[in-house]
This record gives sequence, structure tokens and C-alpha cells, in this order.
Amino acid sequence: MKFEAVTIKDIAKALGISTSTVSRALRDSHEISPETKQLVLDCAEKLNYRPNPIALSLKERRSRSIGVVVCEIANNFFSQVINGIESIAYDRGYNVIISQTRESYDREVIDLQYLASRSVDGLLISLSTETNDLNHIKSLHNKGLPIVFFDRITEEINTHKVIVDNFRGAYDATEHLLRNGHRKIGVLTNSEFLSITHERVAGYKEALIRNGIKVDENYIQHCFYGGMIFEEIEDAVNKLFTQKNKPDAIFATGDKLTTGCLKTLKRRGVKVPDDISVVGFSNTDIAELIDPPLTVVRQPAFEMGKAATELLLQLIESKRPIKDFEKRIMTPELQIRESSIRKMETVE
Amino acid sequence: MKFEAVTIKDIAKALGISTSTVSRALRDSHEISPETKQLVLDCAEKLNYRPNPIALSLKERRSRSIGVVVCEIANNFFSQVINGIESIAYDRGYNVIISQTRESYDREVIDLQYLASRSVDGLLISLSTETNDLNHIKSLHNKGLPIVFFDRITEEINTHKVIVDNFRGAYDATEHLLRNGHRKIGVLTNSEFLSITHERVAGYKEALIRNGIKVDENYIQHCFYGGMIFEEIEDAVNKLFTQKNKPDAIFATGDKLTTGCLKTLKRRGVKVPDDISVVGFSNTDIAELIDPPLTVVRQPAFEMGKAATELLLQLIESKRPIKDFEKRIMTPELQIRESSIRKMETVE
DNA sequence: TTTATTTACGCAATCGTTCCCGAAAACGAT
DNA sequence: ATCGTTTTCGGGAACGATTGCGTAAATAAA
Repeated sequence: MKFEAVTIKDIAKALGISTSTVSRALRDSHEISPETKQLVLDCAEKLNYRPNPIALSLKERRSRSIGVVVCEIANNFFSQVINGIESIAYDRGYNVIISQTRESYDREVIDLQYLASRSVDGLLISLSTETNDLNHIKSLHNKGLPIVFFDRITEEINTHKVIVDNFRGAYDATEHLLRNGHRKIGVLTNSEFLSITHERVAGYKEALIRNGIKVDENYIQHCFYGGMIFEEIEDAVNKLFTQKNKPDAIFATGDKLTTGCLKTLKRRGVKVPDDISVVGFSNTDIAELIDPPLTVVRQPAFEMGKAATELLLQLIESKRPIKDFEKRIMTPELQIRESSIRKMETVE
Repeated sequence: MKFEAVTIKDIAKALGISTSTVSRALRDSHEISPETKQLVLDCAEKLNYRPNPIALSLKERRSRSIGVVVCEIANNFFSQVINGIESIAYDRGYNVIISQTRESYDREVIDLQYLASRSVDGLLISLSTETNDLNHIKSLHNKGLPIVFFDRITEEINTHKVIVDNFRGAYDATEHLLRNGHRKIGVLTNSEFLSITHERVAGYKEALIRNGIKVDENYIQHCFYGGMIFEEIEDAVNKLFTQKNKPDAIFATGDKLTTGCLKTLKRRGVKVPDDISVVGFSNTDIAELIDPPLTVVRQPAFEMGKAATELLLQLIESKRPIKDFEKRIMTPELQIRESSIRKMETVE
């Protein structure tokens, strides 16, 4: 049950020198003779010495680890973001600690508390649905903990941010539907607390307005938990279908929202795209396999993870406090497939 | 940039008592007067004191964290397992540190090294494809670090293991295909290094044999990286299709393998299930949305994560060394959909 | 009152590492 | 030979927390 690791003391004892000398030799200090240095290095090699990161963390008050807070990893977008995060962090010698909030504010508070006490050197945060009050993050930010937001950001905290051009993604998706002859476009979207919701709904509205179509608020259905609870989506779709003027297309603004919508339609026996067209934000790898192949707004998730991590490390490793923050906006890609293309030859 | 946390010393100073007293008061020791205890508790509350886990880890040589090693999290099965792991660990006060090997042996070695030096109290491992030599794990195991394997296990190390009944999953899938009139069943499977490969291929073979069909080794195609590299799957499917006797069904033994196979078929214009049937191990949430709805062997991933974690914590928290290990075998579920059902009315 | 026993707390070591400071030895300059 | 520098190394404190041991004061027993 014990787990005895080789320490600096063991080397010191083996060589009959002090721990200070060993430490300096390993750290490649100038105030050490080449011979002693070599001796220590050899001995460390022989004993398979590994510095104890915990002791280092305690001493240096940094852990060479960064915390990632997302709502859930079982989501294509976030798991791809995490891959991007790791690809950078790993190379730069940082460890990544992931925590999931499952869209709960309480868990976000606890997770953040934990990560902070664990001395992470910085934080990569995508807010959870329930989060409205940001004091738990502000207090960490005010204490000087480097934070970068991605995807679900907030304007209340001034720091680096990485997002996709949500407005444009939504605009393009909506316009694509309009071009294909749809006029009554329903929206399935997330909680109103989230930045992505506002940006995406705004893009949708703008596309309508520019095409001379009046926005009907009844067509905009919010799912508070973004589809984590399936019934939420069923309800939202029901509400869309009980409008006096049933929509002829649905735009879903999230991964779970999109697939949940498709499931609901399928179970109801609604044909896509014959009865209704569907476009959704999604990073699924199998959009082409879906029946019908799904038109998606795809985010450069991996790149977003990379960018956010680079910005964070820059914050962490900067000597002097950074006051000039950047909002990096990446470009989403509309991948057009059959789910949004009205078949003209289909006649009732 | 500094991040000053409240320590036990701050409380001691504020109250004019020693750190020992504070520590004991917080730990609810009996040798502390009720008044002092209350004083300390109040002060701790007021200053918002949080014990420093790093200092605790150093002192107690345990971190109340467990390490998880998987090939990748952007995989339905593994992200669901991780959810199961977290659901237990979280309640029991353990933190989960996830690392991805991306199927690389070298990364597995490094990740494990890192987790060990980080003083994780235990390890949950699913081996990576490339891993053939187990010395890096054995050495940790021999030093007494609690380890539980799941999914991709090894017989070389004696400890708890959690798997699904892979033999049965494959047997059921194959027999299902046989019952539907298929006789020439190709297999897309993982590296021969992996336990899951052997178990699943064995189940497949047994089903054939029991039905009086001779096993044709040419029908069994291994993808070394389990489909992480798409071309691998294309090649394998090609090989299957250039047999003198083209298969009339494909059984894929992994998530990526299954979706990759479907993509390849779709791009080749091969119709499922008209031209060929497909069954695969997969934990995707949208099997029903695929064209055609996909017959899958689904693993109770969440439950597997829970079970593995419970076994690990039992190992970690046991007073005396455990010598009696358990292999927990859970039941996979064959979910039958259209991809494996030959349409009888289809005539050439 | 004296002695024995609790009670309640402080001191200091410990975990593994770094680093400031002091000092011995070696070297060069005078 | 003497002094000043430089090189090279050791001692010990510090990071935050726990804990064995020692001990003064309070209480109980004689």
C-alpha cells in the first residue's frame, strides 16, 4: 500500500552530499562543479529519480496544471475541444484536469473551488446553463488566477475569450433555409443565460429581417438544459408543432438539441426534409450517416481548444500582468447535406 | 499573479493560538475545549478557509484523486464510462484525472508515470492498442498502487477487472445475422494485442461453428488503430470486398470501426442492408437516426465506470492488502434495428 | 494540603523541494 | 605571505498541514 518514491534525499545520502547540492545539480545551476553535477545526474538516472510534483506545487505555488470546466464531455464539441486543449498543454508540460458541471451551477461552484484549491495555474471555462451569478468566478479572477473563457462566455469578466462566430453560423444556416424556400423557421435553442443563445438567435433574426420576414417569437423555443433532458426537446418540438402556422424548418442551436430534435421528429413519424427541414449546430462525426444526411453548422472545436490554451498559457507565463485582452472569433462551417434541401419533386 | 489562500496559520495568528490547536479543532479532535473549537470554526468560516489539498497530499502521501487512462474521450463508450466513474468518485470525495493515450504505447507510459508521480491513489486503466509490454504497469502494481482494469484488460496482472461479456455480445450479434439468413459474415476488429479483440472474435467464431459454418480467416480483418485512422477501415473493407466470396454481412467490434465501416460503404454506394448487413459494437446515442437505423451491441458503459470505481475505492480504502480479485462481467445488449435485417421483398 | 490524573494546548518534526545565506577552499593579485 | 574574489557546497528555513510528545493548569482523589 505504501509507495516509496526515490527522493532527492536518497541521492544525497548515496553520494554523501547535501540535498541543496543535489537540487542545484538537477536544476543545472551554475554554482555547481561539472564533476558533482555529472555524479548527481548519473545517480539520479540510476535510481530512476523523478521529482515529486506535489512537493514542487507546495513550494512553488504552481502546479503546472490547468483546469477545464465544461458541462459534459460526452458531447462531440467538447470532447474535440478537449483534444485541442491537450494537444497544446501536453507539449508545454502542463497537465489537464477536466471537470464536468452537467449544466449545474452548484457543481460549477464546487468544481471551481476544487480546482483552485488544487492550485491549478489557470482555468479554461465554458459556463454551465444554470450559471447566472458569476461571483464564484469573479473572486478567483480578482485574486489573479488566469482564466480564459471559450464557447459559453460572459462579458462581465474581462479576460481572453475564444468563440466561434455564432452570429454568422446562425445567420448562414438560416439564410440557407430561406434560400431553399423555407419561410417559417422554428428555432430550438439553449437557456437564455448563455452567450451562445443570444448570438445564435440574433444571427437567426437578422437573416429573417434582411429577407423581409417578420420574427415570430413563438417560433423560438428555449430548452433550459440544452437537451440534456430529452423531454425538454419533445416539449419544445410540440410547442412548435401546435403553432397555428406550423414551421416548415427547424434550426437547432446545439449538438444535443439537433439530435434530440431529429429523434423527436422520427418518433412522431415526421419526414425530414419532406415534411420539415432541419439544420443544427453539431460536431458529430457521423452527420453524413444520418437519415437524411444532416446539414450542420460545424465549429472548429479542436482549433478552439488549441487557441484557448495558447492564450491561457500566455497569461500564465507572462511576467507582468496582462491588461489587453483578446476575443478570438473563429469561423464556423456550414456543411450542407440533404436534411435541409426541400425535394422539389415531392408532391402531396 | 499570486494567489494568496487562507491557511491554518492565518487562523492561528488571528486567534493568538498555535497551528496545532487550529488543526485539531478543525479535525474535531477530542483534546480541544469546546470553546476553542467553536472559536476556530467560526474564524475559519469567516476567513473562508479551505484546507490545501497539496499540502495534505505531501503530508499524507495520498491525494484523494484517481487517474483514468483511456485511449480517447471523444468516443461514446469511454465518455460514458467516465461519467460513471465521476458519479461515484465525486460522491466519495475523490477527484478524477483523465488522460488520453490516443492508442499510443509511449503516451501510455508517460501518462502513467505522470499520474503516479502525481500521487494518485489508484488507477483505472483501459489499455491502448499499441500496448504489448506491460512492465510500466506491473512496476506500479508491484509497488502497491491499486489498479483496476476495464474494457481492455490483461491477464498478466492480477487485480480487479470490469468488462462486458464480449464473447456473448459478439456471439449474439453473429447469431442474429445468421438467423437473418447471412452466411458470409465479415469481421472488422481491433488490434490483436487487445483482450476485447480475442473475446469478440471468439464469440463470432463460436456462433459460426455452432451453426455449422466454417470459419474463414480471410473474413477477419484487423484494424491496428481500431479505426482512429480512417484509411485503415477503408483498406479493411476493401479486403473484405475483394474476397472471391464477398461477405453478405459485416460485424464491427468497435464504435469507430462501426461508424467508419458505414461511412466507407456509403461512399462506395453500397446499400445497407440491401447489399450487405451491418452490426457493430457501439454506444452512440443516435443509432436510431442512422440510415438505416443501426443494429448495435451496446455496452452498459456508465455502469462499467461505476463498478470499476467502486472496486478501485474498495482497494484504496482497504486496511489490509486484498488478494482476492474479482472479474466483474456485465451484460451487453443487442439492440436490433434495420441495418441487419435483410429485406425479403427486395429482388434484384 | 498533597499527590495523581485529566484536560488543553504548544513545540517541533515531517512530507520533498527550493533557495537564501554563510562559509570553506581554491585561486589570483599584490 | 596576505588579502580579496570566486567557486562550490552545506545548513536551515519555508511551503501548509498533521501529530507524537511534553507540559502547565485544572480537576479529582487521598
